[in-house]
Formats: sequence, C-alpha cells, structure tokens
Amino acid sequence: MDCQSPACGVDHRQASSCLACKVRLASVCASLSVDELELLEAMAQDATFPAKSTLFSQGQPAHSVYNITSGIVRLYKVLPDGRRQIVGFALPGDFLGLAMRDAFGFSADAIDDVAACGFSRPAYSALIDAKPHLLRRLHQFATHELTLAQEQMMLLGRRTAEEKLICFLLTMQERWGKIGKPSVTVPLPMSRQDIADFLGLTIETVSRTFTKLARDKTILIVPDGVRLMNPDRMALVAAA
Amino acid sequence: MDCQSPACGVDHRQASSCLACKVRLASVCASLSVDELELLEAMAQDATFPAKSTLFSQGQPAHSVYNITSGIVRLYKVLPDGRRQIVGFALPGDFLGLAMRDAFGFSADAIDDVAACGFSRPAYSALIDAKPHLLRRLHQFATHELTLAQEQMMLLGRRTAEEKLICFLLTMQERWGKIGKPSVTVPLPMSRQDIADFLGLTIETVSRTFTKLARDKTILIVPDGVRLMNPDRMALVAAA
DNA sequence: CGAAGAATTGAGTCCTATCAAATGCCGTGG
DNA sequence: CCACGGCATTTGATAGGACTCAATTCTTCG
Repeated sequence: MDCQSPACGVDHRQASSCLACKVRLASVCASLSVDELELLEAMAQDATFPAKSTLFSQGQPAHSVYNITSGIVRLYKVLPDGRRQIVGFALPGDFLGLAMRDAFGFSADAIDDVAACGFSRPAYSALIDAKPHLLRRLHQFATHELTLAQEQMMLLGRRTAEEKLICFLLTMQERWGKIGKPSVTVPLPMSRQDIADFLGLTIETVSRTFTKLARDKTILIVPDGVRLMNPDRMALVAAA
Repeated sequence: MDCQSPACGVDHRQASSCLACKVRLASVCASLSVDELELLEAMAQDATFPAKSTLFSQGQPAHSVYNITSGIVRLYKVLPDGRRQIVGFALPGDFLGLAMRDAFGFSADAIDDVAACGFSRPAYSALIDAKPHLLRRLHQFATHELTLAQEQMMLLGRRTAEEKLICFLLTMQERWGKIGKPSVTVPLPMSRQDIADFLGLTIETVSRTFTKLARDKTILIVPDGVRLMNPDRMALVAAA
C-alpha cells in the first residue's frame, strides 16, 4: 500500500492477527474463513491516522481501501465556495472504498485517532475476484449503505431541525450499540460543525436545538456526548 | 413471479428476446454472454405497468426485482404525516432491487407507462450465486447508486432552490443522453410535485424557480420538458 | 364547451441562516 | 496554581429564503 497521506502512519509489519480483530464480525471480514483470514493478514497494512488528519481527499486517485478498526472518520464533499456536506461517519467495522471508481468521490478525515486496515486497489481487486462470498458481503454492505443514504435523503429533504437532530442521535445510539456499546449515553466525538454539516444545518441551529432538547429534559448534554433521557419520545418523533 | 400489484400486467409468455433488448447494454444484463441471456429469458417475466400505477410499496415483502425497459418510475419514501421524499427516478436500463432486504425500503410508482423485466427473489438469488460476474455488475450498479445518493445529499443539504433545479436538469439531461437521447431538450415526464419532492422543495418554489430560469433565458419551458438555452452557465452553477 | 387537475402567481409568515457578541473549555507557560 | 490565549460552543438580534395559504390561469379530456 502506498500511503497517500503524510499523516498516515503505516505499519509495514503484517497486520496484527485478524482472528483477534475486535471488529471482525461486524466488518466485511466476517464472511471469511480462518484460512482466508491468514491470507488477508499477508496483504493488509495496518495504518494509523492521528486525530484531525486526512485519510484521503475527494478527487485523489483511489489507491487504497480501508477497514476501520478503531476511531471515527468523517466522510464529506465540498463545493468550490466551501459549503460542506458530510455524507457519513465511519465507525469501527465500517468499510471505506465502496463508492469510488478511480478517484475518491469524497474526502475522509480522522475525527479522533483512527486505526485502519488498508488494502491496495490491486490487492483488493484480486481478492474480490478470488472470493465470491467476499464480493457478496461487500455488496451487502453497499446495499445497506444505500438504504442509509435514502434514509438520509428523507431527513435532509423533509425533516425539521429538531427532527434531524433527534434522528441523528437515535441513529448514533443504534450504531454504537451494534458494535458493542449499547447505552443511553451516546458518544459524540465529532464537533457541532460536523453535526451541522451532516444534517444540512448551521452550527448555531444545531447548538440551539441541543439546548432546547436539554431544556425539555429529552436529553442531558455530557462531555463529548449526550444521555438520552426519553428515548421513547424521541423514537416517536423519528418514526418513519 | 407473483405480481403484487393489481395494476401489473404480467405477460406469462417468455420475455421477448433479451438479445433484442434496447436497454441491454446499459443495464445489468450487459455483463452476460449470449448463452446466459437465453437462460435469463427463461426466468424473466415481462411486466407492464400503466401510468400512475404502483410497482410496489414501502414495507411490502420484496418478492421481485425489476429491470426497467421503458418508461420512468419514481422511487419514494413517505413519513406518517404524509411528507414525501423521492429518492430517485428509475429510467430504462435501471435496476430496482438493490436497496432492499426482505421488504422494500421505498415505494415505486410508474410515472408514464412502464415496461419491466421481472425476476422472482429465488430466481434472482440463484442467478447471483451462479454468475459471479453478474454480481460484480450489480455491485457496480450499487456503488454507482451510492455515489449518486451522496451527490444528492450534497444537493439536499447545502444547495439553494435555484441550484437544486439546475443540477436536476443537468443530471436528467445526462441520464437521457446515456440511454441514447442526447439533446438540449430535456424530457420531464414527472410532475412539478415530483420534482419538488425530489429536491426537498415545495411545488410553489419549483414553479417559481422554473419561471425565473425561463425569464433569465437560461431555459425554455416546453410541453413535458425544458430546453436548456445556456448549458454552460448552468454547468457553472452546478460545478462541484 | 365545461369540469377537474396541474401549474403558476401573489401575499404574508416562519424557520433557519447570518452576523455579532459572550461564555466556556483546555492546554500552555509563567 | 493560576493567568492567558485560542478555539469551540452558546446565546442574541436580525434578515432572508423558502413555506403556507389562497387565488388565478392553464391543460387536458370527456
């Protein structure tokens, strides 16, 4: 893997055991057998990205794909005048490299310290050709992402600021829950600006809406997150 | 194929020749050999849907997948209170059935008269298992859809009404162009309400924006479509 | 020709954006 | 330990773009 980012710390030793990988069962790798995992380890390059560094940028040739193993990544597009839309947050277990052809269609920044399992495009292609069940798994991931994207279109196009924020918090709770941290306290490592750019709002509106929900006793704002004080009422608002 | 829709006219004869299919090369079927196409013909069910009829509804068990061969379909989600978001328009060559698990995640209506090539889920699954290159093709389609969805998120979250409409018109021009109808006159078989629900606007705003663009001499409004009088200026606005 | 639906136009309002200022939060260094 | 500087966040005041409600005009089609 030729790492594109100056911030990228490539570990040129073999990836530490895939078998022991904490996110394996939640990732695309869940479709692989023990033998295949060993094969994978030989091809994978562990990479770490410090908080606020860039994994890759929109338009850059897409040399690698990544499996996020820890940390959180923001995926975003920008217009020439600077307007930014975050198209998703990648959590541990998520795969980066579905929606790109030769060049990346969006940029990706590490929000906190991120560890990822990288594969060069050639290695990735070879792997796909050799392992149809891996392709099936990738396709499952792609269709799942597509479903999420459609849900997000509904949110962006038709929901109010308060609904947007509530849906976002419930979605994050569910996503953290799926990777082993179910709790009414939802970690929010991203900034208010990130949340705004994900929900199609301004930072001020996000802040005001947080304040309003806190006054309502719907949520409790805690350092780097929120506690959901009334998930049922929130679910009612989110109900699709 | 058990057709779910009362409006659906299933043709229980074999599909008329896939080889002669006008949209084959633009569809998922482009990945198949002549032999495989013959196999496909045996499994496919031609179906027609009159204008304004429903192909399937959100939440309904997904028994079939479809290849659109003619006409245009709107794909949309609705909230309990009636707010609607169109997540896409399916044109000839497009495949319906990527983003669903057991149930359809969105509804689909024929806008004008639609012809489709239907496959039952079991037949579809069997086909995927037997033909890895078909799966690759489907995966290509899925990632392409994902890229479009991300572009749409940018549009819905960060663009103004005028930009939304301009981007929409250019996108439709390009899509019609790809299936063999390149022209500065862009057919718009869908209603203003459909366009509004696709762009996250109201019908009034869409109408006003059309009028404004026409006054600017940027477009010329014609029956069931528009003529782009200044594609360059439009492209400048759309530039991402 | 007339009815019904679709689209346009008009007037006024509201939600969210914008501009601006104050407050809070940390990490640094005296 | 605490003052300071820089940044993120919150809060306030105002403005504006899109929405809402309402009426008119245009199409389509029996």
